[in-house]
Amino acid sequence: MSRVLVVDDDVQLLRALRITLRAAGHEVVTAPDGTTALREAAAAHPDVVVLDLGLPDLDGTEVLAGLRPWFTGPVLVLSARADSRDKVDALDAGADDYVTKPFDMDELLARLRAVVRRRPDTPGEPVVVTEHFTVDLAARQVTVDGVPVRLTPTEWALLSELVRASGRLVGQRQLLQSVWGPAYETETNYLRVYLAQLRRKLEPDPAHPRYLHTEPGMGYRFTP
Amino acid sequence: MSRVLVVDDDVQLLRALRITLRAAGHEVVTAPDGTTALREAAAAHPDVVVLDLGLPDLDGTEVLAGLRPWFTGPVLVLSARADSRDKVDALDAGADDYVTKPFDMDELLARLRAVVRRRPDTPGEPVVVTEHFTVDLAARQVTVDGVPVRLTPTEWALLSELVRASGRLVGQRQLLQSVWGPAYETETNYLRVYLAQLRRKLEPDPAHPRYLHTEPGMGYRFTP
DNA sequence: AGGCGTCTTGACGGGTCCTTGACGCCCGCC
DNA sequence: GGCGGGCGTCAAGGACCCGTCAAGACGCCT
Repeated sequence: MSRVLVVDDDVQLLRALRITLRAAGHEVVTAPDGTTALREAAAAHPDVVVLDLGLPDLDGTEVLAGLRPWFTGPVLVLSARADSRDKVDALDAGADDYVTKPFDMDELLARLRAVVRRRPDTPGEPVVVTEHFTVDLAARQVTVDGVPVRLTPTEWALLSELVRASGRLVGQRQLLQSVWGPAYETETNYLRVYLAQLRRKLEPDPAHPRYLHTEPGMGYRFTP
Repeated sequence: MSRVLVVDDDVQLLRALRITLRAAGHEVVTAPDGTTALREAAAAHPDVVVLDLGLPDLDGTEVLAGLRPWFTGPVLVLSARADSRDKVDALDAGADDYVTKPFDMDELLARLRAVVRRRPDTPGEPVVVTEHFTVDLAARQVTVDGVPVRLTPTEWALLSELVRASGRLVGQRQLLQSVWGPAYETETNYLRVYLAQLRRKLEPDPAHPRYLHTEPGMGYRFTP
């Protein structure tokens, strides 16, 4: 699911966290102290850091300060100290959440989920660019030679389905099902009509498609 | 700094929160129960919601569920229940943080800062300028050719939703949900009526919109 | 209570989009 | 060489959606 760097000097807890996080589908990297934590963070490029404040070498806030200038992902702080002053300091130092030991494992996982959830920071590239046109999935806009082109809802549904599978072949049954619904699996007519419309709007030479290819008997393929 | 919607039925606490948040530089909107909370959230467009789970009318998780489909900002949950099961449920329902009562006010503020920090929702300029009119999201003001224009609350909610998504297409369902609430998803009539009003007030030639474009069957798009 | 502005609701005309059928072409197969 | 299936193209009908207008309902302020 995502790569987690766990920083803690308690070997017992580290073991437990590693097992639990693995079971939850995460990739786990561990560090027993602050210096290795900083090194591992730079080397392993984790998506999220779970950081204990009580470390043998460095103070936890120092680790946080060393992390924050370049690490943009969420940091979840663990600490035995329940004083709200400590919480405020850690949160203002850049922590995204603060959990006091002892903690419930399910709660930690939930907080981890919450903190990771709002981080689709690099959700791949939501815009596909070719030599002749661009498709912006997020903005729902297509431009050909820089000028916006209007697509009808069906045209858009079909195109986005193909673009999302960029390079891969999409079976006609799958296309029909996802655009028109399960009851239209056999209406291959629709595909021919709408593929033609898309080609007319997007392809430089609609008669000889360069991007929207037909695989006879199987389906269609968008090649960037 | 940012607009906070505080939902709590405890008048005492509400007062305290309002004062503290104001002092911290926030704009505060309050709601004493779930239904007004949902209405206020749609009307006031808060940047962040502080939500007590113990409400007189609706269950807090219901409010959360009503909020989440369209409200993208952070939600900080307050609760008297410290059971980690409740925390997990709330966090997985879309809450960004969970604070148990009684809580330290400084800690709440710090958690609020942490949770807001993550949201570069309207990065930089909260004012959109076109050749014919300007929209100031923060000041809630629209000027056409330099003269201020009065917008009704609904008109403003609709316009700000479109302007916030500047360039991106906003589905009619999403618009209806965020302006009128989840129960109005099918009332596409409203969109037609209010889009016409906005065009009449903003567009140089309302019959041929230059900024507020219609994408038939899908939604509307504001293009600067 | 009255008046005003705002929101809701309904109806209508015009335009767009989806559906559907027919036709010709190309290819592989008999 | 003839044949059939799959594909591309075109056009027309009808359903759906949008813009527009106006009247009624509602809440708020005076």
